[in-house]
Amino acid sequence: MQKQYWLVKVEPEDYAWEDLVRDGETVWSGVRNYQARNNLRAMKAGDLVFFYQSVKNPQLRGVAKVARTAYADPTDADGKWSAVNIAHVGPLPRPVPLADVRAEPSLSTIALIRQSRLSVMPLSPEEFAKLLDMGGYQGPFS
DNA sequence: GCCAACGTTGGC
DNA sequence: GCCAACGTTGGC
Repeated sequence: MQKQYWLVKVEPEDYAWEDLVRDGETVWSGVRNYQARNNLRAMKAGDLVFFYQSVKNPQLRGVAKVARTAYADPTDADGKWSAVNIAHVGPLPRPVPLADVRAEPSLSTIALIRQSRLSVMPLSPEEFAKLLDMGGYQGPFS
């Protein structure tokens, strides 16, 4: 199975990149949008995930990976929503501001720009590679 | 703090 | 099923 690539957004006041660095792995819960939920459910273990910091100084911060595939969101009593686990992989040496993503012609079709309110979205391999390059990330990926 | 985009709710 | 009202997200 080909590896898939994703991007997740969170406000630093809710959960910051530094929190993921500290925790190593965390429960990605609280998503309450059907499209985002469907994306969570499509994640496979080992898929790589960009961590995007929204609202306050919006920028890409680092790389994570799917550590546990979708299960019932523990914060949802109705069992309607899903959560996954996300594990820390590594920081971007140069965090990529949203303005830089917006200014990059080859990223004009990225969901981060076209669907600004979606909080869990897929990235193409090309988009993922371009963002890694802009962030100066050299790996490793495990 | 403002406001555009957009998802959800509920009356009809 | 339509659509107006409303609430939320998130950039600026």
